[in-house]
Amino acid sequence: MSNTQLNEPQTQAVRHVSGPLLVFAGAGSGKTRTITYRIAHLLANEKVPPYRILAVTFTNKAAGEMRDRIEQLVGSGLARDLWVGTFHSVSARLLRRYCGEVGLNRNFVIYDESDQKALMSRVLKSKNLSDREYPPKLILSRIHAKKQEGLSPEQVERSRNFDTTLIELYGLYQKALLSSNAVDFEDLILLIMRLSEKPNSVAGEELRSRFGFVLVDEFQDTNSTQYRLVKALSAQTRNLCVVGDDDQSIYRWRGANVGIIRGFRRDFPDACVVKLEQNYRSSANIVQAALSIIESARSREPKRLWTEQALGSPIIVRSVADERDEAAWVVRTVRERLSQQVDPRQIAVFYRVHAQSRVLEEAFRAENLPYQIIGGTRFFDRAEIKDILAYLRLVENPNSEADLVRIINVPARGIGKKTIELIFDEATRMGSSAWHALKSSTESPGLPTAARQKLRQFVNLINEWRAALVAGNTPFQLANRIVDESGYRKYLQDQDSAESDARIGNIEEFLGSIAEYEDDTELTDEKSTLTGYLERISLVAAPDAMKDVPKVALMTVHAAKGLEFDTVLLSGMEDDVFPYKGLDLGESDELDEERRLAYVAVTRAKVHLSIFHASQRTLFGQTRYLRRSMFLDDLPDGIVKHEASHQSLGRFSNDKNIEIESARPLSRDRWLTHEKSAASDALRPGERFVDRSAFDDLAHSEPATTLRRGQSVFHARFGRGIVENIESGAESPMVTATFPGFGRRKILSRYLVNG
DNA sequence: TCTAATTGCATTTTT
DNA sequence: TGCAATTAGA
Repeated sequence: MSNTQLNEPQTQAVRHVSGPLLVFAGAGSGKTRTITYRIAHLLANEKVPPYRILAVTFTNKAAGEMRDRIEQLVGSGLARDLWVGTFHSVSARLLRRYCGEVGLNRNFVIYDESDQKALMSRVLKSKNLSDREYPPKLILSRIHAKKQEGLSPEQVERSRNFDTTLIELYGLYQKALLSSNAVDFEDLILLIMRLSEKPNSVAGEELRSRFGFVLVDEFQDTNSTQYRLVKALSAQTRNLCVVGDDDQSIYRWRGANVGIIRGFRRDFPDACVVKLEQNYRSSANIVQAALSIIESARSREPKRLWTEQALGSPIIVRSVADERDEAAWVVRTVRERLSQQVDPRQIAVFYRVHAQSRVLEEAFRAENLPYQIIGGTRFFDRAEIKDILAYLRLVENPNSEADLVRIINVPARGIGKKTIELIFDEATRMGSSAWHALKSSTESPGLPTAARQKLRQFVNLINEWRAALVAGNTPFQLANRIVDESGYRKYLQDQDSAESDARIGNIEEFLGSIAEYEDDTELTDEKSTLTGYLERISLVAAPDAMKDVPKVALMTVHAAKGLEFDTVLLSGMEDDVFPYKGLDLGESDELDEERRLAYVAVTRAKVHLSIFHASQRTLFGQTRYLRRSMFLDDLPDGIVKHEASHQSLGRFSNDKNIEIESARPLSRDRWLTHEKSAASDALRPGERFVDRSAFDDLAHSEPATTLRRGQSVFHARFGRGIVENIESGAESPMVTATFPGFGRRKILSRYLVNG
């Protein structure tokens, strides 16, 4: 393997073999290249067996990219046995192996926020605490903070916002998780960390000696528990390599602690420290802009990004009237870049908060520019998907309380509130799982016969599916049975509304994704198991990232980390928006983090950077006058071109007539996922329009057909109808229309065509 | 049990 | 402003 493609410090990081290594990798400094070359070097030149190397990332995307690129260097044979994954997936994999040590069963399930909330609500009920006084979300966030510090309920000390009740709740919550045979995201790491640190234990020894080399990416984002984990896992050889950039630490609010990367040398005084400071991504002007912003930070590791690239075009700072004016200018700038032959997928629009996206989105739609929104609600967060998933998880692990409480009466099967309460209270009292209490309740004389009957039916239902699972039903077969036999499909069909139609569609899509999983696993190695599938979707966000479609990306700055674009349009650069208000800006740590966020935004741009600030903005229903962001004051005059638009550009059309052309779903994940299914689903005529959104058609896009009252439309099921009313809906405009023979119906406009 | 109405709430969200 | 989540009502 030749290292000629690496610069001096990169080579140093690659060649370093034993002992701790700390790499400060500036934005655009070839970090991924360095990491992958380093691993390739260990494999090929140092002959380290692949299974002895562990590389940890924070996102699945980063893990996937890393594995792919290593594979390109050393071939799939060696790469396959590497341990490459996120903190969570690696921990989950280890925890399946050592679950017995912590009282879990092999088929434990992983609880997401809503599961956690459901469980906490149950805990509160059992303690007769009102969730008004103790909001589950707040309590959980406080508990998670402690878990991220590695503290058990016993270790937590009483403090102002962690009183005795909270400590008790933390303990009860953990107990409830255990009896549910479930873990939350924090547990995955915490439990393995504890095992790895455990002296004189078989598991501990095994874990500490399992890996010869440990590598951590985005090290600035680690929390205390994660740090302790990788320290323990590399304890035997001390070959711990951490790579990160404290200037890009933007997840403090999630427990990330910049102090860890900054203090690494204190913990490992013999660490070799390498700084990658040459930027290969951006023009010199952009690098300068980024530097001038970050250098005002109160505290940071000293380093200086530099580049050999030309100055490039100046940073455009455009002053606009308000958010609509801003959107109009954003769109105009995008058009300009497109006309200069810039690929739309090389253009991105950033904002500080999601709430800013709506106006931008409207402008893109009105102008018929192809765009995609990154982030937002996820497919698997939809209620109907979560319901089916809860059934599946219950089949896998009937002890799961959060799942049981979710679907015991969904669809309604006459199991009333009081019955449910009784069962769960009984479980708490007995210290047993809810499933156990449910089973004994079918015999309980304390319940009316009718109730017992219903409960028994429910138990039988679950048991039948469990038998089917044991008999070898695949996840897909099982899910199909559940959708039908639980009565869920019928329940939705009976509702017969626009929403329920959409839900059925989502479920079909969900079933499709299970089939896809089965095909995937078949192609690779293992057989597809329900455990595997559930773990995968617990730890992988479905539309994990940007689709590689020719569309302009709209996203929060947080979502932009790790990406790069030819052209970046940064919107809402005003004080109180960015840096965000409501932060205690006297707290220099918080302001520093906002500053780093701005640094991340700027360093995403390769060639062209436009920054927008409005003098007036309506956000959360409040209109306010705003000053341009203090961060803009840091930009030196020489690299900036200020543009003020005193007469505003005018507004994009906001006609009450909704254009069918733009009536495609607004919601982010729909947008991301429905292309795939559109072709195969004849029941969705509206989706025919999807093709037209392709960038190729931009130049000659056809005039939009409009939807207005009194107009005739066609629906696949109801046939021809007349539009009576149009309202904006969450997904796409909601149309009320009368269909002869079917009466008045509310339909999402994407299910309609002009007729 | 389902719907409508009301209330309260709103950074960022890798898993 | 826009929504989701709870609550009241039929």
